[in-house]
Amino acid sequence: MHDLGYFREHLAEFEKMAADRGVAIDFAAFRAIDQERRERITAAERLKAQRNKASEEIPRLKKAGQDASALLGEMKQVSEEIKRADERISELDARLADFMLTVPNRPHSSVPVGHDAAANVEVRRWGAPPKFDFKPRPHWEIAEAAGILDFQRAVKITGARFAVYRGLGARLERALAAFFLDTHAANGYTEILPPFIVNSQTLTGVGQLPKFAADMFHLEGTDLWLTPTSEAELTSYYRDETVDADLLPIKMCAWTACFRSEAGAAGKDTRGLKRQHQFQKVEMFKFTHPDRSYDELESLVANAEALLQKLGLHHRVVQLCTGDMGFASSKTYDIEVWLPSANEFMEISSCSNTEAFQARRSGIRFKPKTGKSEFVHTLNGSGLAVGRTWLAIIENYQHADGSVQIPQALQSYLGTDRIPGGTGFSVPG
RNA sequence: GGAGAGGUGCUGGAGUGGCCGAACAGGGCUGACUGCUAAUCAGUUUCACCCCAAAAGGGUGACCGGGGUUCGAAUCCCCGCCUCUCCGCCA
Repeated sequence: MHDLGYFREHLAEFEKMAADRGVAIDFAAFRAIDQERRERITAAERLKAQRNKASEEIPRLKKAGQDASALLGEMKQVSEEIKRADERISELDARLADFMLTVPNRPHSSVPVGHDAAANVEVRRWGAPPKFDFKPRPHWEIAEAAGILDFQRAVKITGARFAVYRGLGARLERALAAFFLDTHAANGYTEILPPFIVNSQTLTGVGQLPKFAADMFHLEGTDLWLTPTSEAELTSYYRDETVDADLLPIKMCAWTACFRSEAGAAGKDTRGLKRQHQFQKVEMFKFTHPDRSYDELESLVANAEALLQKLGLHHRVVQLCTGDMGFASSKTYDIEVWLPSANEFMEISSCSNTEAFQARRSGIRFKPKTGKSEFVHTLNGSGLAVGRTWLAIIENYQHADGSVQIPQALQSYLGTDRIPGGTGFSVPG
Protein backbone atom coordinates (compact mmCIF):
# COMPACT_ATOMS: atom_id res chain seq x y z
CA MET A 1 0.00 0.00 0.00
CA HIS A 2 2.99 2.32 -0.27
CA ASP A 3 1.52 3.89 -3.42
CA LEU A 4 -1.46 5.14 -1.49
CA GLY A 5 0.02 8.34 -0.10
CA TYR A 6 1.45 9.27 -3.48
CA PHE A 7 -1.88 8.57 -5.08
CA ARG A 8 -3.89 10.65 -2.63
CA GLU A 9 -1.45 13.51 -2.93
CA HIS A 10 -1.75 13.69 -6.73
CA LEU A 11 -5.41 12.84 -7.11
CA ALA A 12 -6.26 16.08 -8.91
CA GLU A 13 -3.49 15.48 -11.43
CA PHE A 14 -4.71 11.94 -12.01
CA GLU A 15 -8.16 13.29 -12.76
CA LYS A 16 -6.70 15.68 -15.32
CA MET A 17 -4.70 12.80 -16.82
CA ALA A 18 -7.85 10.70 -17.25
CA ALA A 19 -9.52 13.55 -19.11
CA ASP A 20 -6.46 14.12 -21.33
CA ARG A 21 -6.13 10.45 -22.20
CA GLY A 22 -9.85 10.06 -22.69
CA VAL A 23 -10.31 7.24 -20.15
CA ALA A 24 -13.11 6.98 -17.59
CA ILE A 25 -11.95 6.29 -14.04
CA ASP A 26 -14.19 6.33 -10.98
CA PHE A 27 -12.26 8.55 -8.58
CA ALA A 28 -15.30 9.06 -6.33
CA ALA A 29 -15.25 5.33 -5.55
CA PHE A 30 -11.57 5.59 -4.69
CA ARG A 31 -12.23 8.42 -2.23
CA ALA A 32 -15.07 6.52 -0.55
CA ILE A 33 -13.06 3.32 -0.12
CA ASP A 34 -10.05 5.24 1.12
CA GLN A 35 -12.22 7.01 3.68
CA GLU A 36 -13.79 3.81 5.00
CA ARG A 37 -10.39 2.11 5.14
CA ARG A 38 -8.99 4.84 7.39
CA GLU A 39 -11.92 4.69 9.76
CA ARG A 40 -11.68 0.91 10.03
CA ILE A 41 -7.93 1.04 10.66
CA THR A 42 -8.35 3.56 13.44
CA ALA A 43 -10.97 1.37 15.11
CA ALA A 44 -8.96 -1.84 14.69
CA GLU A 45 -5.78 -0.27 16.02
CA ARG A 46 -7.56 0.88 19.15
CA LEU A 47 -8.55 -2.74 19.81
CA LYS A 48 -5.04 -3.96 19.14
CA ALA A 49 -3.59 -1.48 21.60
CA GLN A 50 -6.04 -2.86 24.17
CA ARG A 51 -4.94 -6.41 23.37
CA ASN A 52 -1.28 -5.52 23.73
CA LYS A 53 -1.89 -4.01 27.15
CA ALA A 54 -3.70 -7.18 28.25
CA SER A 55 -0.83 -9.30 26.93
CA GLU A 56 1.43 -7.58 29.43
CA GLU A 57 -1.12 -7.83 32.20
CA ILE A 58 -1.89 -11.56 31.87
CA PRO A 59 1.58 -12.97 32.65
CA ARG A 60 1.88 -10.45 35.50
CA LEU A 61 -1.35 -11.75 37.06
CA LYS A 62 -0.29 -15.35 36.57
CA LYS A 63 3.08 -14.72 38.14
CA ALA A 64 1.36 -13.15 41.14
CA GLY A 65 -0.81 -16.25 41.40
CA GLN A 66 -3.99 -14.37 40.61
CA ASP A 67 -6.89 -15.48 38.45
CA ALA A 68 -6.70 -14.15 34.89
CA SER A 69 -9.69 -15.98 33.46
CA ALA A 70 -11.97 -12.91 33.31
CA LEU A 71 -9.42 -10.97 31.32
CA LEU A 72 -8.72 -14.01 29.15
CA GLY A 73 -12.38 -14.31 28.28
CA GLU A 74 -12.66 -10.63 27.48
CA MET A 75 -9.61 -10.78 25.25
CA LYS A 76 -11.00 -13.70 23.34
CA GLN A 77 -13.91 -11.45 22.36
CA VAL A 78 -11.59 -8.61 21.44
CA SER A 79 -9.46 -10.93 19.31
CA GLU A 80 -12.47 -12.02 17.34
CA GLU A 81 -13.48 -8.43 16.77
CA ILE A 82 -9.96 -7.64 15.57
CA LYS A 83 -10.09 -10.54 13.17
CA ARG A 84 -13.34 -9.34 11.66
CA ALA A 85 -12.04 -5.78 11.34
CA ASP A 86 -8.80 -6.94 9.71
CA GLU A 87 -10.70 -8.99 7.18
CA ARG A 88 -12.69 -5.95 6.13
CA ILE A 89 -9.54 -3.84 5.95
CA SER A 90 -7.75 -6.35 3.70
CA GLU A 91 -10.79 -6.36 1.47
CA LEU A 92 -10.63 -2.56 1.17
CA ASP A 93 -6.85 -2.70 0.69
CA ALA A 94 -7.29 -5.12 -2.18
CA ARG A 95 -9.86 -2.90 -3.82
CA LEU A 96 -7.63 0.16 -3.53
CA ALA A 97 -4.64 -1.79 -4.88
CA ASP A 98 -6.70 -3.06 -7.83
CA PHE A 99 -7.89 0.45 -8.51
CA MET A 100 -4.41 1.96 -8.46
CA LEU A 101 -3.02 -0.76 -10.73
CA THR A 102 -5.52 0.14 -13.42
CA VAL A 103 -4.75 3.86 -13.48
CA PRO A 104 -2.37 4.87 -16.29
CA ASN A 105 0.66 7.10 -15.93
CA ARG A 106 0.43 10.89 -16.04
CA PRO A 107 1.65 12.44 -19.31
CA HIS A 108 4.49 14.97 -19.22
CA SER A 109 3.42 18.58 -19.71
CA SER A 110 5.09 18.65 -23.16
CA VAL A 111 2.77 15.94 -24.51
CA PRO A 112 0.11 17.19 -26.96
CA VAL A 113 -3.45 16.58 -25.74
CA GLY A 114 -5.64 14.47 -28.00
CA HIS A 115 -7.68 11.33 -28.02
CA ASP A 116 -6.20 9.49 -31.01
CA ALA A 117 -3.31 9.32 -33.46
CA ALA A 118 -4.64 12.32 -35.40
CA ALA A 119 -3.25 14.54 -32.62
CA ASN A 120 0.27 13.09 -32.83
CA VAL A 121 3.00 15.48 -33.92
CA GLU A 122 5.69 14.75 -36.46
CA VAL A 123 9.02 15.91 -35.03
CA ARG A 124 11.46 15.28 -37.91
CA ARG A 125 12.18 13.24 -41.02
CA TRP A 126 15.35 11.65 -42.28
CA GLY A 127 16.14 10.69 -45.88
CA ALA A 128 13.69 10.29 -48.72
CA PRO A 129 11.57 7.45 -50.10
CA PRO A 130 13.46 5.26 -52.60
CA LYS A 131 12.51 5.73 -56.28
CA PHE A 132 11.42 2.74 -58.33
CA ASP A 133 10.95 2.47 -62.11
CA PHE A 134 8.53 -0.40 -61.45
CA LYS A 135 5.71 -0.95 -59.00
CA PRO A 136 7.30 -2.02 -55.71
CA ARG A 137 5.98 -5.31 -54.39
CA PRO A 138 5.07 -6.11 -50.78
CA HIS A 139 7.76 -7.99 -48.84
CA TRP A 140 5.81 -11.25 -48.59
CA GLU A 141 5.71 -11.61 -52.37
CA ILE A 142 9.41 -10.94 -52.79
CA ALA A 143 10.43 -13.07 -49.81
CA GLU A 144 8.29 -16.11 -50.58
CA ALA A 145 9.45 -16.05 -54.18
CA ALA A 146 13.06 -15.82 -53.06
CA GLY A 147 12.56 -18.78 -50.74
CA ILE A 148 13.55 -16.88 -47.59
CA LEU A 149 10.15 -16.75 -45.89
CA ASP A 150 7.46 -19.43 -45.54
CA PHE A 151 4.04 -18.73 -44.04
CA GLN A 152 2.35 -21.90 -45.33
CA ARG A 153 4.53 -24.25 -43.37
CA ALA A 154 4.39 -22.01 -40.30
CA VAL A 155 0.64 -22.60 -40.28
CA LYS A 156 1.30 -26.35 -40.28
CA ILE A 157 3.81 -26.10 -37.44
CA THR A 158 1.91 -23.62 -35.30
CA GLY A 159 -0.86 -21.59 -36.90
CA ALA A 160 -1.76 -18.24 -38.39
CA ARG A 161 0.40 -15.20 -37.61
CA PHE A 162 3.59 -17.22 -37.35
CA ALA A 163 6.42 -17.32 -39.87
CA VAL A 164 9.33 -19.54 -40.83
CA TYR A 165 12.47 -17.75 -42.01
CA ARG A 166 14.68 -19.74 -44.35
CA GLY A 167 18.24 -19.55 -45.67
CA LEU A 168 19.37 -15.97 -46.15
CA GLY A 169 16.05 -14.89 -44.65
CA ALA A 170 16.93 -16.54 -41.35
CA ARG A 171 20.43 -15.22 -41.57
CA LEU A 172 19.23 -11.68 -42.28
CA GLU A 173 17.17 -11.76 -39.09
CA ARG A 174 20.21 -12.89 -37.13
CA ALA A 175 22.44 -10.33 -38.88
CA LEU A 176 20.12 -7.48 -37.94
CA ALA A 177 19.98 -8.52 -34.28
CA ALA A 178 23.77 -8.79 -34.13
CA PHE A 179 24.23 -5.43 -35.87
CA PHE A 180 21.84 -3.75 -33.43
CA LEU A 181 23.42 -5.29 -30.33
CA ASP A 182 26.96 -4.51 -31.44
CA THR A 183 25.99 -0.89 -32.08
CA HIS A 184 24.37 -0.57 -28.66
CA ALA A 185 27.39 -2.10 -26.97
CA ALA A 186 29.56 0.56 -28.64
CA ASN A 187 27.20 3.17 -27.17
CA GLY A 188 27.65 1.86 -23.64
CA TYR A 189 24.64 -0.44 -23.29
CA THR A 190 25.30 -3.71 -21.45
CA GLU A 191 23.92 -6.69 -23.33
CA ILE A 192 21.49 -8.87 -21.36
CA LEU A 193 20.04 -12.20 -22.42
CA PRO A 194 17.03 -12.70 -20.11
CA PRO A 195 14.42 -15.46 -19.83
CA PHE A 196 11.62 -15.28 -22.41
CA ILE A 197 9.08 -16.45 -19.82
CA VAL A 198 8.13 -14.12 -16.98
CA ASN A 199 5.96 -14.21 -13.87
CA SER A 200 2.97 -12.06 -13.00
CA GLN A 201 4.85 -9.76 -10.70
CA THR A 202 7.30 -8.83 -13.44
CA LEU A 203 4.42 -7.96 -15.76
CA THR A 204 2.59 -6.02 -13.03
CA GLY A 205 5.76 -4.02 -12.38
CA VAL A 206 5.83 -2.62 -15.92
CA GLY A 207 2.09 -2.09 -16.20
CA GLN A 208 1.21 -5.00 -18.52
CA LEU A 209 -0.87 -6.58 -15.79
CA PRO A 210 -3.59 -6.52 -14.67
CA LYS A 211 -5.09 -4.56 -17.59
CA PHE A 212 -3.58 -6.31 -20.59
CA ALA A 213 -3.78 -9.99 -19.66
CA ALA A 214 -5.76 -10.72 -22.83
CA ASP A 215 -2.93 -9.46 -25.05
CA MET A 216 -0.42 -12.03 -23.81
CA PHE A 217 0.10 -15.79 -23.83
CA HIS A 218 -0.43 -17.36 -20.42
CA LEU A 219 1.06 -20.75 -19.54
CA GLU A 220 -1.82 -22.83 -18.26
CA GLY A 221 -1.70 -23.90 -14.64
CA THR A 222 1.17 -21.56 -13.81
CA ASP A 223 1.83 -17.95 -12.88
CA LEU A 224 3.97 -17.62 -16.02
CA TRP A 225 3.57 -15.82 -19.34
CA LEU A 226 5.46 -15.60 -22.63
CA THR A 227 7.11 -12.20 -22.55
CA PRO A 228 5.44 -9.52 -24.68
CA THR A 229 8.57 -7.35 -24.56
CA SER A 230 11.94 -7.57 -22.82
CA GLU A 231 11.13 -4.20 -21.27
CA ALA A 232 9.46 -6.39 -18.61
CA GLU A 233 12.55 -8.49 -17.90
CA LEU A 234 14.91 -5.52 -17.96
CA THR A 235 12.77 -3.56 -15.52
CA SER A 236 12.47 -6.49 -13.14
CA TYR A 237 16.23 -7.01 -13.26
CA TYR A 238 16.44 -4.44 -10.46
CA ARG A 239 12.98 -4.98 -8.98
CA ASP A 240 12.86 -4.36 -5.21
CA GLU A 241 16.43 -3.09 -5.17
CA THR A 242 18.09 0.17 -4.26
CA VAL A 243 20.85 0.85 -6.74
CA ASP A 244 23.96 2.91 -6.11
CA ALA A 245 23.37 6.50 -7.30
CA ASP A 246 26.87 6.58 -8.82
CA LEU A 247 25.87 3.84 -11.25
CA LEU A 248 23.15 5.94 -12.91
CA PRO A 249 22.36 6.00 -15.72
CA ILE A 250 22.35 2.22 -16.13
CA LYS A 251 22.05 1.33 -19.81
CA MET A 252 21.10 -2.16 -20.94
CA CYS A 253 20.03 -3.81 -24.17
CA ALA A 254 18.55 -7.20 -24.90
CA TRP A 255 17.59 -9.36 -27.83
CA THR A 256 14.55 -11.56 -27.18
CA ALA A 257 11.62 -13.13 -28.88
CA CYS A 258 8.38 -11.34 -27.99
CA PHE A 259 4.94 -12.89 -27.93
CA ARG A 260 1.60 -11.14 -28.33
CA SER A 261 -1.80 -12.71 -28.69
CA GLU A 262 -2.97 -9.77 -30.82
CA ALA A 263 -6.45 -10.07 -29.40
CA GLY A 264 -8.57 -7.42 -31.06
CA ALA A 265 -6.34 -7.26 -34.14
CA ALA A 266 -8.36 -9.78 -36.14
CA GLY A 267 -8.36 -8.89 -39.81
CA LYS A 268 -5.67 -6.24 -39.36
CA ASP A 269 -2.33 -6.58 -41.16
CA THR A 270 -3.05 -10.23 -41.83
CA ARG A 271 -0.57 -10.48 -44.70
CA GLY A 272 3.14 -10.41 -44.15
CA LEU A 273 5.39 -9.99 -41.17
CA LYS A 274 4.03 -6.76 -39.75
CA ARG A 275 1.83 -8.22 -37.03
CA GLN A 276 2.92 -11.64 -35.74
CA HIS A 277 2.28 -13.60 -32.56
CA GLN A 278 6.03 -14.10 -32.21
CA PHE A 279 8.66 -11.60 -33.29
CA GLN A 280 12.15 -10.62 -32.30
CA LYS A 281 13.10 -7.32 -30.85
CA VAL A 282 16.25 -5.69 -29.58
CA GLU A 283 15.32 -3.46 -26.68
CA MET A 284 17.23 -0.51 -25.24
CA PHE A 285 16.64 0.31 -21.59
CA LYS A 286 17.82 2.90 -19.08
CA PHE A 287 17.53 3.44 -15.35
CA THR A 288 18.21 7.15 -14.78
CA HIS A 289 18.25 9.91 -12.20
CA PRO A 290 14.89 11.76 -12.29
CA ASP A 291 16.59 15.04 -13.22
CA ARG A 292 18.20 13.48 -16.29
CA SER A 293 15.49 11.25 -17.72
CA TYR A 294 14.24 13.57 -20.47
CA ASP A 295 17.76 14.18 -21.78
CA GLU A 296 18.28 10.44 -21.72
CA LEU A 297 15.06 9.96 -23.68
CA GLU A 298 16.38 12.19 -26.46
CA SER A 299 19.63 10.25 -26.69
CA LEU A 300 17.73 6.96 -26.61
CA VAL A 301 15.68 8.05 -29.63
CA ALA A 302 18.87 9.21 -31.34
CA ASN A 303 20.45 5.78 -30.74
CA ALA A 304 17.47 4.07 -32.37
CA GLU A 305 17.38 6.46 -35.32
CA ALA A 306 21.10 5.99 -35.94
CA LEU A 307 20.43 2.32 -36.73
CA LEU A 308 17.98 3.23 -39.49
CA GLN A 309 20.41 5.83 -40.81
CA LYS A 310 23.21 3.28 -41.04
CA LEU A 311 20.80 1.06 -42.93
CA GLY A 312 19.82 3.97 -45.18
CA LEU A 313 16.12 3.65 -44.40
CA HIS A 314 13.86 6.69 -44.76
CA HIS A 315 12.05 7.37 -41.50
CA ARG A 316 10.38 9.95 -39.30
CA VAL A 317 9.99 10.60 -35.58
CA VAL A 318 6.51 11.22 -34.19
CA GLN A 319 5.58 12.39 -30.74
CA LEU A 320 2.48 10.59 -29.47
CA CYS A 321 -0.42 12.55 -28.00
CA THR A 322 -2.00 11.81 -24.62
CA GLY A 323 -4.66 9.48 -26.03
CA ASP A 324 -2.27 7.42 -28.17
CA MET A 325 0.43 6.80 -25.57
CA GLY A 326 0.90 3.51 -23.77
CA PHE A 327 -0.45 2.89 -20.29
CA ALA A 328 2.91 3.28 -18.53
CA SER A 329 4.35 6.18 -20.48
CA SER A 330 4.83 9.84 -19.58
CA LYS A 331 6.22 10.73 -22.99
CA THR A 332 6.66 8.63 -26.12
CA TYR A 333 8.34 9.06 -29.47
CA ASP A 334 7.56 6.55 -32.19
CA ILE A 335 10.00 6.02 -35.02
CA GLU A 336 8.32 5.08 -38.27
CA VAL A 337 10.07 3.61 -41.30
CA TRP A 338 9.00 4.10 -44.89
CA LEU A 339 7.14 1.23 -46.56
CA PRO A 340 7.11 1.55 -50.40
CA SER A 341 4.46 -1.09 -51.09
CA ALA A 342 1.96 0.61 -48.81
CA ASN A 343 3.23 4.11 -49.57
CA GLU A 344 3.15 4.98 -45.89
CA PHE A 345 5.18 4.92 -42.69
CA MET A 346 5.20 1.92 -40.32
CA GLU A 347 6.09 1.99 -36.62
CA ILE A 348 9.44 0.32 -36.03
CA SER A 349 10.35 1.65 -32.60
CA SER A 350 8.61 3.18 -29.64
CA CYS A 351 10.73 5.08 -27.11
CA SER A 352 9.22 6.08 -23.79
CA ASN A 353 10.08 7.70 -20.52
CA THR A 354 7.82 6.19 -17.86
CA GLU A 355 9.36 8.46 -15.21
CA ALA A 356 8.81 6.73 -11.83
CA PHE A 357 5.67 4.84 -12.89
CA GLN A 358 7.37 1.48 -13.38
CA ALA A 359 9.97 2.14 -10.69
CA ARG A 360 7.19 2.69 -8.17
CA ARG A 361 5.34 -0.46 -9.20
CA SER A 362 8.60 -2.41 -9.25
CA GLY A 363 10.22 -0.90 -6.15
CA ILE A 364 13.39 0.38 -7.84
CA ARG A 365 15.13 3.15 -5.92
CA PHE A 366 18.47 4.89 -5.76
CA LYS A 367 20.17 6.37 -2.72
CA PRO A 368 21.49 9.92 -3.17
CA LYS A 369 24.61 11.09 -1.34
CA THR A 370 22.45 12.73 1.28
CA GLY A 371 18.79 12.26 2.10
CA LYS A 372 16.23 9.56 1.53
CA SER A 373 16.19 7.07 -1.30
CA GLU A 374 14.06 7.99 -4.32
CA PHE A 375 12.55 6.13 -7.24
CA VAL A 376 14.63 6.02 -10.42
CA HIS A 377 13.14 6.85 -13.80
CA THR A 378 12.95 4.05 -16.37
CA LEU A 379 13.13 4.45 -20.14
CA ASN A 380 12.62 1.90 -22.84
CA GLY A 381 12.81 1.86 -26.60
CA SER A 382 12.96 -0.63 -29.41
CA GLY A 383 16.34 -0.61 -31.08
CA LEU A 384 14.83 -2.02 -33.21
CA ALA A 385 11.95 -4.36 -33.94
CA VAL A 386 13.91 -6.97 -35.93
CA GLY A 387 11.09 -8.45 -38.02
CA ARG A 388 9.86 -5.06 -39.11
CA THR A 389 13.36 -3.93 -40.01
CA TRP A 390 13.71 -7.14 -42.01
CA LEU A 391 10.63 -6.39 -44.06
CA ALA A 392 11.61 -2.74 -44.48
CA ILE A 393 14.93 -3.80 -46.00
CA ILE A 394 13.25 -6.27 -48.34
CA GLU A 395 10.82 -3.64 -49.57
CA ASN A 396 13.10 -0.60 -49.74
CA TYR A 397 16.03 -2.40 -51.39
CA GLN A 398 14.09 -4.56 -53.86
CA HIS A 399 14.96 -4.72 -57.54
CA ALA A 400 12.67 -5.41 -60.48
CA ASP A 401 14.13 -8.93 -60.80
CA GLY A 402 13.05 -9.76 -57.23
CA SER A 403 16.53 -9.62 -55.77
CA VAL A 404 17.30 -7.49 -52.73
CA GLN A 405 20.35 -5.28 -52.27
CA ILE A 406 21.88 -5.48 -48.78
CA PRO A 407 22.96 -2.19 -47.11
CA GLN A 408 26.70 -1.81 -46.55
CA ALA A 409 26.44 -1.93 -42.74
CA LEU A 410 24.90 -5.38 -42.89
CA GLN A 411 27.02 -7.05 -45.54
CA SER A 412 29.69 -8.42 -43.23
CA TYR A 413 27.02 -9.86 -40.94
CA LEU A 414 25.12 -11.46 -43.81
CA GLY A 415 28.16 -12.59 -45.77
CA THR A 416 26.76 -11.25 -49.04
CA ASP A 417 25.65 -7.98 -50.64
CA ARG A 418 22.46 -9.27 -52.20
CA ILE A 419 19.68 -11.80 -51.81
CA PRO A 420 18.94 -13.41 -55.20
CA GLY A 421 15.41 -13.05 -56.53
CA GLY A 422 13.10 -15.99 -57.08
CA THR A 423 10.85 -16.68 -60.04
CA GLY A 424 7.81 -18.34 -58.50
CA PHE A 425 5.57 -17.35 -55.62
CA SER A 426 5.93 -20.43 -53.47
CA VAL A 427 8.74 -21.56 -51.25
CA PRO A 428 10.59 -24.62 -52.62
CA GLY A 429 10.60 -27.85 -50.65
C1' G B 1 10.96 -35.89 -10.07
C1' G B 2 12.75 -38.35 -4.93
C1' A B 3 15.35 -37.53 0.09
C1' G B 4 17.27 -34.09 3.56
C1' A B 5 18.65 -29.05 5.45
C1' G B 6 17.41 -24.09 5.58
C1' G B 7 15.13 -18.91 4.63
C1' U B 8 15.87 -13.41 10.86
C1' G B 9 17.88 -6.12 10.17
C1' C B 10 23.04 -3.17 5.53
C1' U B 11 26.19 -8.04 6.44
C1' G B 12 27.44 -12.41 9.44
C1' G B 13 24.75 -14.67 13.09
C1' A B 14 21.78 -15.70 18.11
C1' G B 15 16.96 -16.46 19.39
C1' U B 16 11.70 -22.94 20.23
C1' G B 17 5.33 -19.11 23.04
C1' G B 18 4.86 -13.19 26.82
C1' C B 19 10.93 -9.77 29.50
C1' C B 20 12.36 -9.65 21.08
C1' G B 21 12.11 -4.45 16.55
C1' A B 22 15.08 -8.40 17.85
C1' A B 23 21.56 -10.62 21.70
C1' C B 24 26.56 -10.50 19.87
C1' A B 25 30.02 -9.14 16.00
C1' G B 26 31.00 -6.40 11.57
C1' G B 27 29.66 -2.23 8.46
C1' G B 28 27.49 2.85 8.10
C1' C B 29 26.63 7.69 10.37
C1' U B 30 27.59 11.59 14.39
C1' G B 31 30.74 13.39 18.14
C1' A B 32 35.34 13.19 21.25
C1' C B 33 40.51 12.26 21.17
C1' U B 34 45.37 11.40 18.85
C1' G B 35 50.26 15.45 13.18
C1' C B 36 47.34 12.43 8.75
C1' U B 37 45.63 7.37 7.84
C1' A B 38 44.72 3.71 11.35
C1' A B 39 43.30 2.75 16.30
C1' U B 40 40.34 4.01 20.75
C1' C B 41 35.93 5.84 23.39
C1' A B 42 30.70 7.55 23.47
C1' G B 43 26.25 7.86 20.91
C1' U B 44 23.40 6.49 16.77
C1' U B 45 21.65 3.33 12.73
C1' U B 46 14.60 -0.17 9.16
C1' C B 47 10.16 0.51 6.81
C1' A B 48 4.90 0.96 6.04
C1' C B 49 0.40 2.57 7.93
C1' C B 50 -3.29 5.19 11.46
C1' C B 51 -4.56 9.53 14.78
C1' C B 52 -3.03 14.76 14.85
C1' A B 53 -4.13 21.35 10.50
C1' A B 54 1.28 20.97 10.96
C1' A B 55 5.29 20.08 14.18
C1' A B 56 5.88 17.58 18.58
C1' G B 57 3.75 13.35 20.21
C1' G B 58 0.91 8.85 20.47
C1' G B 59 -0.53 4.16 18.28
C1' U B 60 -0.55 -0.33 14.90
C1' G B 61 1.95 -3.71 11.84
C1' A B 62 6.24 -6.06 9.60
C1' C B 63 11.73 -11.81 11.41
C1' C B 64 10.48 -15.33 2.82
C1' G B 65 4.76 -15.06 1.32
C1' G B 66 -0.26 -16.67 2.71
C1' G B 67 -3.52 -19.14 6.17
C1' G B 68 -4.28 -21.45 11.19
C1' U B 69 -3.77 -22.46 16.74
C1' U B 70 -3.52 -19.04 21.16
C1' C B 71 -5.55 -13.93 25.61
C1' G B 72 -0.54 -13.50 23.24
C1' A B 73 3.66 -16.16 17.58
C1' A B 74 10.28 -14.75 14.79
C1' U B 75 9.22 -19.09 17.99
C1' C B 76 3.86 -24.22 17.28
C1' C B 77 0.73 -26.28 12.78
C1' C B 78 -0.70 -26.21 7.34
C1' C B 79 0.03 -24.48 2.19
C1' G B 80 3.14 -21.92 -1.30
C1' C B 81 7.75 -19.76 -3.10
C1' C B 82 12.97 -19.72 -2.98
C1' U B 83 18.12 -21.48 -1.67
C1' C B 84 21.68 -25.41 -0.52
C1' U B 85 23.31 -30.85 -0.38
C1' C B 86 22.62 -35.88 -2.25
C1' C B 87 20.08 -39.18 -5.90
C1' G B 88 17.47 -39.65 -10.63
C1' C B 89 16.53 -37.47 -15.48
C1' C B 90 17.92 -34.18 -19.36
C1' A B 91 19.98 -29.97 -23.98
